[in-house]
Amino acid sequence: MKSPTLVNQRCSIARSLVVLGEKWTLLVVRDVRLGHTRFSDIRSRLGVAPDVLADRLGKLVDLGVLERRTYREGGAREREEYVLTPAGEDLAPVLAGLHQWGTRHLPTDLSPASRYVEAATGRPLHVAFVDDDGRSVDIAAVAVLPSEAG
Amino acid sequence: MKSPTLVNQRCSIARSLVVLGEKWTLLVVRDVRLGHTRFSDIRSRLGVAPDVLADRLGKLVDLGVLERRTYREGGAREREEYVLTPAGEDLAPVLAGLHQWGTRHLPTDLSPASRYVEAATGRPLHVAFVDDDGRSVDIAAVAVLPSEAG
DNA sequence: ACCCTGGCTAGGAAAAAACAACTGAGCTAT
DNA sequence: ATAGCTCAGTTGTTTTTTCCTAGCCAGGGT
Repeated sequence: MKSPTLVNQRCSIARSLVVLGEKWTLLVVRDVRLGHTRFSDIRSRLGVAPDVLADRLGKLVDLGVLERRTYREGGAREREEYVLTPAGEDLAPVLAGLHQWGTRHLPTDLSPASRYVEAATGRPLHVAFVDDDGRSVDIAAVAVLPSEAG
Repeated sequence: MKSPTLVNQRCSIARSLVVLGEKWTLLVVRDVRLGHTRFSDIRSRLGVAPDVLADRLGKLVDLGVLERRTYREGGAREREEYVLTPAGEDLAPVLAGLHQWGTRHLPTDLSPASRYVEAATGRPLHVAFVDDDGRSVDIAAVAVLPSEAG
């Protein structure tokens, strides 16, 4: 937990990070987004301890980011899987933002693991600020305004 | 540290989170972005332990997100302050993405602490996927393609 | 010379994560 | 039927990280 004092802070970045900022959490969301929906699949991909993974999945379900679903494939027994809710899908810009930043500023010898494209056309996409007309705005032109005390 | 095994992973989200994913780190960047550039200022705002803050600031400087700068105001002695580098400015979409997600999905009784606007016009901005022509694309139309093994 | 303030460092306690072993349910092969 | 296998965790212990309090040091000011 980030700190009890942050839970009900006015800053929504702080509120988001209370859960999303815990170790492994965003990587779990990334894996589910890539279609790795089962406990042992995520566990073996990340190398995370099972108790920690159980904790994170539980918190993500409580938070409404993931939904736990039982499924049965072939004649096998029931299994659990975790799928993104709409709130989980809404994390895509955050993940893509981290992806974009890491690609630019943390170079590596390895080739990139994935890239974001428009599904219909395959055209590359990136994350940016846009105005209400859907036109992108340069980062240098962005300001953060503190609101009045409420 | 997230885990030594993640440091050189192909996934740039994982690489970004090795440093940015540590507790307090993104909140420190947020504060610096808001103009809180001095050690004790950040410390008192966040309530973070001084050894942890010194560690995070040092890592952010090593990473090239912050730059440490000495300044002198009035007749006072030299002080240190931390300012964003261009790489730090590039984190704006990540922070704004967390802000946007928290505002939407973690409602609170408190009024929002801040909002993102276009500096010149004051028009509200949000974070979204855009194509190379600078036009926003709906989240539902975004796909993540795994690259070929490299 | 002594005090104050800002930017840390040091030491021990508490919390979190890692590691490892085990449970339990249900299918499957002997 | 029972013994084994896989998945999805739980339980218990060790190690790492963070938290909390205290204090250090440098450079002015008084």
